[in-house]
Amino acid sequence: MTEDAPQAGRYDPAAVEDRWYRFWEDGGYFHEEPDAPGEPFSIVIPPPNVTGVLHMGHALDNTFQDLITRLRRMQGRKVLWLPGTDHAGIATQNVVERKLKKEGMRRADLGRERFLEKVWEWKEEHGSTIVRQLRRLGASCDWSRERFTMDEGLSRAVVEVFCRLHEKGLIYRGEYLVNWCPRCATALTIEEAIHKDVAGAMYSIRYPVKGEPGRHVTVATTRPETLLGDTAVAVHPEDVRYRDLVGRTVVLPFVGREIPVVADAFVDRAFGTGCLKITPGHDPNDFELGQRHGLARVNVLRADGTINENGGEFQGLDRFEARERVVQRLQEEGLYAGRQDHVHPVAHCQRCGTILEPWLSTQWFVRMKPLAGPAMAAVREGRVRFTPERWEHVYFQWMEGIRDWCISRQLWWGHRIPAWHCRSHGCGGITVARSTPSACARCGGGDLEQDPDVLDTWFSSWLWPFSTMGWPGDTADLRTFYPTRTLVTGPDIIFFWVARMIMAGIEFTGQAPFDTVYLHGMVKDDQGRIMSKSLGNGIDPIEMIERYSADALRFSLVMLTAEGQDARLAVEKFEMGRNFTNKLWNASRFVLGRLEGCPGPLAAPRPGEGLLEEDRWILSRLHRSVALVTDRFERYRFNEGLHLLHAFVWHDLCDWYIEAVKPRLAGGEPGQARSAGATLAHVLDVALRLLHPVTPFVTEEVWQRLRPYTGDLATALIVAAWPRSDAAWVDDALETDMARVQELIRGVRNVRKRYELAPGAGLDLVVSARDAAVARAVSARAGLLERMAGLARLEVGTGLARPRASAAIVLGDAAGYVPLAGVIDVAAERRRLEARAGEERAHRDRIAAKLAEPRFVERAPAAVVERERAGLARSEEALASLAAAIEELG
RNA sequence: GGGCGGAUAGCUCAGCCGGCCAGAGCGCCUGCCUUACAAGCAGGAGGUCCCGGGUUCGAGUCCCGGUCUGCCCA
Repeated sequence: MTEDAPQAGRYDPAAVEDRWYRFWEDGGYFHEEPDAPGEPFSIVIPPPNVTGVLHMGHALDNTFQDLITRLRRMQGRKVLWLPGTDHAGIATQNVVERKLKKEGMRRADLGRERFLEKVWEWKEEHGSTIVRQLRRLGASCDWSRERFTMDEGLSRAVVEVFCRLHEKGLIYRGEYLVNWCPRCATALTIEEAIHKDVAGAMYSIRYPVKGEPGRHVTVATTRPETLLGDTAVAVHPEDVRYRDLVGRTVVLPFVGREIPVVADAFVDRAFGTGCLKITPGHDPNDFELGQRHGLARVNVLRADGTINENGGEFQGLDRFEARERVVQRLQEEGLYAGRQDHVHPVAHCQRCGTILEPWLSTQWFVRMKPLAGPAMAAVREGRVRFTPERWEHVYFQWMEGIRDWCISRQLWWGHRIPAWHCRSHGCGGITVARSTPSACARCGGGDLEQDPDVLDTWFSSWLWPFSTMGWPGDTADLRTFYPTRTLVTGPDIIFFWVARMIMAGIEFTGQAPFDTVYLHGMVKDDQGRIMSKSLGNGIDPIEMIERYSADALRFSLVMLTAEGQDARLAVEKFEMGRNFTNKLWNASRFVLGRLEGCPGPLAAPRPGEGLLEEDRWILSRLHRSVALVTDRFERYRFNEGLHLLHAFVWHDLCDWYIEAVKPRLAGGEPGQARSAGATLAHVLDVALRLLHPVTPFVTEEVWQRLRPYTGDLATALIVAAWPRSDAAWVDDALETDMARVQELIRGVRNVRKRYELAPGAGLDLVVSARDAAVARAVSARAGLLERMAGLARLEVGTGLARPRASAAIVLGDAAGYVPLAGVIDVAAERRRLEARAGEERAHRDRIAAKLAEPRFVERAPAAVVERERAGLARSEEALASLAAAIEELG
């Protein structure tokens, strides 16, 4: 490798990542035609907001999607990962409005059309930020199919769906209490209302009873200002304290309205005074109670949160000013009965954090119950599976209590509701149509005006898996790639998105839109708090890419996130990925350096073709890893799979195999050098394939350099074949033999360290094996043992005596002795051996006790009993060796 | 109030169907710039698997009851 980074030995990702991404994208590797061969495998991206910038949650979500996508592509599937963005009604409108504000304008100044032009301009200019950032992450999306929820095609799907639901009678319009954001000036769904505990107060207020001067009822409320809209006071029907009041009237302060006292079992007698003020226009419970009792609804707020004309002397005040002012005036009137501190949940706007108001207004709704039934059945019957499974409960719980969906938003940016109001006098007809109607459906009049509202952004997102593929048209993409297979997202949008997509998929296409929902954890900071802009505790993934590389970011995220568990991150965590990619880079440099000048492609190693023990060992480890890693990845246990890969590459390959073959490559016998080279090339090639879904860039870079030696016909790793595990290579006995030698090497190194002998000092080692087979297995690896343990002399046999004044390495079926005449500290060595013997005895006794228990031998599976017996034998031998060693110390 | 997670080494966390003396990364201690890699190599220390019961031949793992902690829903 000649063009290494300035500092040899350091991987320089910046030079590599952009280049390979362009290569893949320009080379069409992310794109598949519907009629291409192979079984389809498709994923749709959870579309990020156009206003968005990539945060760590996106990085995690898209890393998993890319991992799955690349895995399936290598497995020969016809893969589509469909990307795109979401128009994000409120968020985007807010962004553009803020920009206008800086220019001294409001959207009303521009008018609807010009404002929308501005939003589109903004979108064209800034909307691609996150899309560019996804490329930097390495996302192998098919950008030629990129979609936006406001595209013409998707908009057609939205209109079609609205009309179909309307035709089925599932859409209605009416006056209801909605969650209203006074700042955004729009209705929201209950899911967009975030409940947070707020330190407030419980105020007690006296209402004079009509016709009984001096008598009052006392009500308690956290919101005194709403008394302006009270239309009743309620008590529990069995509450003896107030029985005589039911049916009487009380007089509302300030407004003077006379309101009835009603009896309703909803009232909690034990709470407060047991008298409840009823404000059907401003409280959801009161709204329902009002319906039961036929109470009037009085709205006292304007859309901006100030008191309206129904508020009498308080008209024009902001709702919070009005609260203080009402309390003050109650005191003056002698109707105030005190306050107590009270912490209670208050709904806030998901987008802007403003405290929401339950507010009476006319909105459009979708009846959800009829859609929920089949969607629940799909999950119940296993046609859609959640991973981890526990989220199914959350899904069912929400679906069972599903409420009608308020889909209208008082915004300009979004899909305009395809409904037209008749302006003919007295008609009031509403015409819902796929295209602008020429006549009112009720009166035939031609004076129509389209409803000013737009649809909830999720009303387009819930169609995403099929609207992006051309629905309602009948397209090749739809026929090939729908339904998709796996949906990867966070559990926070099960309600908003996942459940609604399942409902829409079944309702409009007859099929659930995916068969698996993989829900990963949420990204937290090092103190376990969700990363958020307001806390300022976010870690910018792009910054991590710049500092450590996209591969490092991806590697660390996958490594740290167990299935469905939240990930606690800190900047230093990404060093893990950086270190690993660097290790892989350096191992590759070594391999490529040794292959240099090697003629032609090297055939992959075949059994029996001049392979040495160590070659067969690494191949056994390799094939074992292929099977395990494939299994873990396919079962969404990504971190387990990656841990296995990490251990294989770092420990088996780098620490042992590469070290083992160095002398062969450095100038050994040519045939042996060649077999070592071929094995190295093959093992590295397979490891790169396995790692590619996680760290696509560094693996592609190395693989391309390795290709001349492996002779692979694929043009790029991204489309190279996923490895297959061949069980014929997996050899347990061989691995056991190797493990024994590794133990001996570690043992000798440990002796060297304990006696502070020079690293280079050659030591003698006598290995006394249990039997001839074990002795042969050690002898077969004598070279490795001598070199890696730094031995001057090695003697292997059975029943060999322990040399005088030597340190002992006690294994189950062999013992190693390192003579240390003149160096050994007999007392220290005895202490060490006795401690070791103590542990070994405890272990032996545990097993012996178990085996002495007849019920264990009877009831435990034979394999377990057998394992215990073998363990006992090993332990007994070790104890005997230890006893002998101690004895011989004198 | 209901539901769901989590509690295992100094830190962050793995540990699937119960079965070999409980693991990883980071950090810590010791020694090494050994020609792929100091972002590294080699050796090492470090654990009441939250507590209390139970089931089982056998429990970090299953069941019951607590404690602490986080999230979702009302």
